[in-house]
Amino acid sequence: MKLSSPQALCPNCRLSDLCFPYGLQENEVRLLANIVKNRQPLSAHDFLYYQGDECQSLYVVKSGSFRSFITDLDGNEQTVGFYLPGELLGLDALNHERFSCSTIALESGSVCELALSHINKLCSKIPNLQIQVLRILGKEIASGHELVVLLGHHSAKERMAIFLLSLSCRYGALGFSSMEFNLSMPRHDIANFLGLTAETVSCQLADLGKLGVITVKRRGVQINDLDMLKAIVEPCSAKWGKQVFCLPE
Amino acid sequence: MKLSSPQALCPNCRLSDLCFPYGLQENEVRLLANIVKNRQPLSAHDFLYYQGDECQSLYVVKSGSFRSFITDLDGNEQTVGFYLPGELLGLDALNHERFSCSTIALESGSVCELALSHINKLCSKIPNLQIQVLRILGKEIASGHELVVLLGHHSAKERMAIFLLSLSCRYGALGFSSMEFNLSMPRHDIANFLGLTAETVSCQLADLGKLGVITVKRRGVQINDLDMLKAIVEPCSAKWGKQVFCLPE
DNA sequence: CGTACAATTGAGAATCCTCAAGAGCAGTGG
DNA sequence: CCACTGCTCTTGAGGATTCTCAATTGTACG
Repeated sequence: MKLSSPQALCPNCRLSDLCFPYGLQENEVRLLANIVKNRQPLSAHDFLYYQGDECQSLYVVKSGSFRSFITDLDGNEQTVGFYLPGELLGLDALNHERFSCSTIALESGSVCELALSHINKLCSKIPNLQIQVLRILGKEIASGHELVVLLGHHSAKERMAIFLLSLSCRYGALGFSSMEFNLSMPRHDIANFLGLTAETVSCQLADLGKLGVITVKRRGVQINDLDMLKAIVEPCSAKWGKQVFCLPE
Repeated sequence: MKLSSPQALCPNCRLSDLCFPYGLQENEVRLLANIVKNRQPLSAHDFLYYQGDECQSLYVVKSGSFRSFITDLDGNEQTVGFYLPGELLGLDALNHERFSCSTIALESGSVCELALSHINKLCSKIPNLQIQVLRILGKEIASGHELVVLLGHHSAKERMAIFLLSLSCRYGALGFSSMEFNLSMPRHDIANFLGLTAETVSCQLADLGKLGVITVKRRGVQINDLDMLKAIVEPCSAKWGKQVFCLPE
C-alpha cells in the first residue's frame, strides 16, 4: 500500500485547503509534504502526547477528534480545546519545547507529524511558509482570546450556544453538515471546557431543546433554528450575523 | 536628546534580557535594533491601537502599563491581558493582519515599534530570531491557556490570588519589588479581566487583607505572606490545607 | 442479560451578582 | 484653607445562577 507515502500526502489530501499548506504554491506544498510523517492511528482515549513531554513535532489532525487539557498540581483538569481535522496541535509547546498540555483522542483518528527542526529549516527557504506559520499562531492566540471572552462574560446558556455554533461552523467548513452532527466528547468534557458542570450542560441542552432551537439525542445534535442560536449569543446584534466563529475565507 | 536614537536602543536598553532580543548574539541584536522605531509616548487612556485596525507593526512595552480588551458587537468589553515593560503587544493580529483587540495605556508610558515586514525579512536572515519569534508566540498561547484555566475552574478568591501572584512575579522579574507594588489599573478593569464584578474584587481584596495575607490601601498592595497566597491557589499541594479560606467569624 | 458508564432530572445550598448607599481621595476654584 | 465635584472604592442586603448531592433512566458492550 503506497497510499500513505509521505511524498504524496499533501497535494492529494482533501484537507489541504483547510490545513497547514493553505496559501502555498504547488511546489512549496511538495517541499512541505516531504517532511510530513504519518503517525500510527490512535484509538479513543489514546494519548497523542503528555503534558511536560519534550516537543519535537507539531501535529495536524487528519481524522477523528482530539481534546487538549491542562492538569494542575492538585490533579484538576481544564480542557483548553477540542480539535477537528485540519487543526494544528502542539503550538503551546513552542515556548519551552515542552508540551504545556496533554492531548488525547476522543475517538479513533490519525494525525500528520511535522518535525519542528524541519519546519524551521523550511521556513528559511519558503517565506510564504513562515508567514503561514505566523498566521496560524496568530489565529491560535486570537481563538484563545475568544475562549477567554466566553468564560469571562457569558452565562451557561450562552456558553452552550457558542460551543454549538463553533462546532457547527467547523464541521461545515470541513464539508460535513453544519446543521446536524455528533458530539464526539462526553458531557463531562464539554462542561469542563466551558467552565460548567456536566449537570448544567445537560440542563442547558435540554432547555435549548424545549425552546425548539435544537434537538438533542444523546451525542446527536440537530440545529433547528440557527438564527435563534445566534441570538442567544449576541442578543442585540443577532440580525447582523456574526463571523468570528467561522474559519477565515 | 539623542537618547532614543533607534540604532542604540537595544544594546543599551535595560530591558533587553527580558524582551524580544533575548537569546540573540550581539551583532544580531544590532540588526534588530536597526528596525526598531520609538513611538511617541502615550498618556493614560490613550489608545495604542484599535480593534479592527490594520496591523503593520508589533509593539513592545518600554515603560508604563497597558490593557488589551475585546469589544463584542453588543459593546461589552472583555480584558484579555495587562502588559508590563518587555512584553509584546499585537501578536493576535498575525492571523488577519488586523488587531483583534484594542490596547490602551493605563498610565503614561512608551512602546517600541517593530514593523512586521522588517521582522519577516530579518527572520529569514537570522535563524535565531525566527526561533525566538516562535518561542514568544508559544508563550503567548500558553499564557492564554493559563487564563482559560483561571476563568474556568477557580473561585473569586483564587482568581484574585493568582492575579496578585502573576503581578508579583512579573514586577520581580523587572527588578521591582515583588512584595510591594501599585496596581496601575482600577478595580473595574481587574474585575473585567478575572470575569468578576468590581464589588467582588473589592470584597476579595478586603478578605485577603483580613486574613493577613496582604495589605491593601487603594492601589497599593503589599504581600505579607507569599506562601499563604500560593496556598490559596493550590490548596491540596500546599502544606496547610483548606482552612486558610475560612475567615474568622 | 447484566454490568458499567453516561446522561438526565430535581432539591437544596453556596457563590457571586445586582442594587444601593456611603466613604475616601484628587483636582478645581473660590 | 475650605467646600465642591467627580470618580473610585468599599460595604452590605437580597436575589439569581450555578453547583453539589442524590436518585433514576438510558445506552453500550462484554
